[in-house]
Amino acid sequence: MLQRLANLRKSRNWSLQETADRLGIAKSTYAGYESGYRQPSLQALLQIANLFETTVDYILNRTNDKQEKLELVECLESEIALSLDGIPLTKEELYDFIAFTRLKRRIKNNDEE
Amino acid sequence: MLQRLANLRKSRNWSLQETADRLGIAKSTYAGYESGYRQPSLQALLQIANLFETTVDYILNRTNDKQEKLELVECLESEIALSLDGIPLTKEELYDFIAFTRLKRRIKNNDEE
DNA sequence: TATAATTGTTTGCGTAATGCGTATGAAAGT
DNA sequence: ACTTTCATACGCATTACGCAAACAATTATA
Repeated sequence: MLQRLANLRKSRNWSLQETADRLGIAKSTYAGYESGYRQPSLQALLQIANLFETTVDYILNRTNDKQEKLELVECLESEIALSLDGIPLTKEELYDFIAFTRLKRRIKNNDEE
Repeated sequence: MLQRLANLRKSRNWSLQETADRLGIAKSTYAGYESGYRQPSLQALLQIANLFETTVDYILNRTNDKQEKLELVECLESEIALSLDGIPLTKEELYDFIAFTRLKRRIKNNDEE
């Protein structure tokens, strides 16, 4: 399940020791992840994704997309600044769009059934 | 960490029991995930993401800590990726949003004059 | 070549966390 | 009032995590 870890690490020319040090865990612990002997805790998994600057889904082999995406729901909850035509996007504008797109997606899914 | 689970479930009008049944686990087990009392195994996590048709990153509330300002027009032109509910935002969805918001802003400006 | 240093692999063990059944409480339906 | 559904909490057996340490394998340095 975590076969991609070895590639992510080797592409950075890091040893198991160095990777473990960067994660703040024991070498044998991280080695266990790569070998499939053990599974990381969710906390460790998040730190690994941060370290390799990719998504958890990519690490778990759930997608081929390495790119991290900016989640709009997150933008609503926090103060991440989006702008359109140089004008800051209000929460209301974003909220309307989220509702709008969710509705559109639901309709699309229904049509396909 | 798994605060989004309750919303994902409730937006589908599922009970804890029904969700647990769909996942093939005990109700108390799934309830433990939502309450934060327990953490799912990676296998369970993947099944949950599949059930709710979203990403593991979204379920884990993983935030990319880029605090930079993002211009939506640039998102259209480049490959800066947005997502909604853990599902990648298509260019078409983003384009509709831009047109929609521009129109709304124009109407609002006219009203204020 | 010999030797040290670095890297990768595996094991044993103490501890912590999981997952289930079950019990309890709350809310809703008949 | 009574039953049914729903949500939450607890006890406990089992699993498996994370670490240190030992071991093997590769590379570096003299």
